[in-house]
Amino acid sequence: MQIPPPQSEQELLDRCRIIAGKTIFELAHPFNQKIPTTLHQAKGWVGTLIEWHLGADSTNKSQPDFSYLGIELKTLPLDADYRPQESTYVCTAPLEPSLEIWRTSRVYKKLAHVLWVPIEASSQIPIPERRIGTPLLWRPCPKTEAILKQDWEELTEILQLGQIAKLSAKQGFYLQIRPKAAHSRILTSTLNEQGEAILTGPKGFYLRTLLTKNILANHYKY
DNA sequence: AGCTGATCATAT
DNA sequence: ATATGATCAGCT
Repeated sequence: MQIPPPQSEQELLDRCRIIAGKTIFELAHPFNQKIPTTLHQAKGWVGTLIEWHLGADSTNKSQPDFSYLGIELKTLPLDADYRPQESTYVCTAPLEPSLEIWRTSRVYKKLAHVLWVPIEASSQIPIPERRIGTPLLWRPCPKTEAILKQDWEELTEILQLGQIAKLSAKQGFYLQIRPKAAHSRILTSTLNEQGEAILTGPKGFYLRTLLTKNILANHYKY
């Protein structure tokens, strides 16, 4: 079973309407997928399943999931109160010298246009019974972008100055930097503040749930 | 209970 | 090792 990429935003939204309200059980069936009992060893499984249903074409590529539309797909795990329960991985953080500015950055490119797909993720709900919410096509408003830009510039400056030792996940209002690797023994080379080669774990940009909670609150008013 | 640091699978 | 897809789990 293969689904071609959507040719318009409307076609993408039409497909979203089809999966909204369905369970993981219903979505796994047409792809003959065995549903994992836990996501412990299948952390990206649900996201991949949604990609298949919506026709994402850039799986395993450094491009938006829907390359023709320039739209990035992100699942949004919801807790029992239907609020985001996990942060959202964006992309790797550059430990090498970079000429990026905000608008040319990988973070901006990823976040410029996102399809958020809310999914029930409370551990109280067995995986097959978890339901898909109504997906939301989103662009950062000017106020939100300004905050992301400031976060990105502060964090990027620290990295570019080689001050990785003073970097922690506590920095950043919406955007933060955390480890991103299979495990903590994986090391990559970078330069410290004195320009000396040192080893450090790979890092990634993540969105705090504060942002995704705000996005949902602003779009699903009652 | 929320957050930070650590970790899991797969493809290239 | 790096990219994709993310969640786990110990500590505060």
